[in-house]
Amino acid sequence: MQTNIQERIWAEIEDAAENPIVISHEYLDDEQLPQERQFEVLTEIFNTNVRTHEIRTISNHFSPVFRNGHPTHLSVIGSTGTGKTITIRWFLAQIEKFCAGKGIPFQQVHLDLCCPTPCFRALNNLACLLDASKRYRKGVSLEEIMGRVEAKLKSSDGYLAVFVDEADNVRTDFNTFYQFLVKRLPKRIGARLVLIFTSNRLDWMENLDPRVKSCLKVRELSFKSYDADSLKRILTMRVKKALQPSRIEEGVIDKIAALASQQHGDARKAVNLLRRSADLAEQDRTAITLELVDRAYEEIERDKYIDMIRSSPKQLQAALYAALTGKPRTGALHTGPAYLVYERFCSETGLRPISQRAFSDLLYELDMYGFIRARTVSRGRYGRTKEIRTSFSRAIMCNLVRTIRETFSMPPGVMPL
DNA sequence: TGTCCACAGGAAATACGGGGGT
DNA sequence: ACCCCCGTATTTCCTGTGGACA
Repeated sequence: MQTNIQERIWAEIEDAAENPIVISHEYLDDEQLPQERQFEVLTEIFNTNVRTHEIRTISNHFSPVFRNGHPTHLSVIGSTGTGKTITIRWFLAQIEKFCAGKGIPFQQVHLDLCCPTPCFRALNNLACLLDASKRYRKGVSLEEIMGRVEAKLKSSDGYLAVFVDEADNVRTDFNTFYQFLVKRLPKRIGARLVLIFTSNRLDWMENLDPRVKSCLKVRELSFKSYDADSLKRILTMRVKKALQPSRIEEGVIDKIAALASQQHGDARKAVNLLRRSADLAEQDRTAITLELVDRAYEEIERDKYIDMIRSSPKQLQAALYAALTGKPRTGALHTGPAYLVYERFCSETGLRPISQRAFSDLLYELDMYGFIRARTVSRGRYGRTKEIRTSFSRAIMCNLVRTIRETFSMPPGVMPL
């Protein structure tokens, strides 16, 4: 009996090893792919007429570098997954190479503000990238950091390209940061400064202090979402590199491209869907079929919320727990009763409860992330409050509740109706 | 028509933690 | 050891408010 099982396992492993669908995983996940490989893939994709217009615009923009001129700054707008970041990085790498060939000093740094960052940290990161300062968490004045950056670059020459990725993510002192970058820094360093911003908000510069804004001469370039056709080329490229082409049913690429372009035109999500489908196919020992794409799509949707809540702060998890398990007496759940549930949850788990005011903000945050819909309504003499509703299926809701109970190491418990 | 509910949500105050300089 | 600086989270205090109800 035992050998029987062992043999079967071994046979499974051999079978899976002999007939893999995925030949190289890293081409389905850019995180695993070293930068050079990423650039190679990108070069190939650009060669199939994807983003031709954008590349041409950026090239034009930077052409003054080779005529001893000074390009203005560049602001790139486009939603997530349109390839802003990788395209700019690719392009700057190319320019760097050309400049090296022609003996033009060209330095570039990539300041990635992928999550909301206070002015201080953004400046500190910049200083670190320029090797002008060590990393501080707190405790140093802004002036000090600015001074170090300036001192470092005082005697630089040629060009300095500062790529501020997700430029609208500077949270506090938004203006201080950009005043430094736009007005102050160019005057105090040797090299000619070229700023490149990306953002997914069209109006991100509207919040700028008018004095800074008037100083900031930018060319705007927008990256439109990928259409199904471009996505298809991108996917075809990935398939060629990563998968066994004979194991893909006809129409799969079309379907993934169609699904992704309908949604947001996000290439990352399209590739992710491809990978998920391939994983399912390997599990089932089948080819990648249209049905599997559907299944993978559903799984991604389901896991999205679980992953999100798992990586959220405890207080937010507790608030979601209250919002999901609080029983409305009639209609929707309101802030007050939800807060009572939250308080009970806190006393059960030993979490320090926060005030109702702060709790209300958490509900708002949950709404932003799409976990709940919290609408403020007036109920006449019964006061103003938020109406909390969820749109999850029961299965996802149970999953979420279980996940939260797990992170607080509570027994699984019974899901209230 | 006025009252009053049960909060919303803004602003300021406070607490806290981390870090530098002396 | 002490004080100062900085950022973040939270509390405290406050004014505002849409509409059911008398």
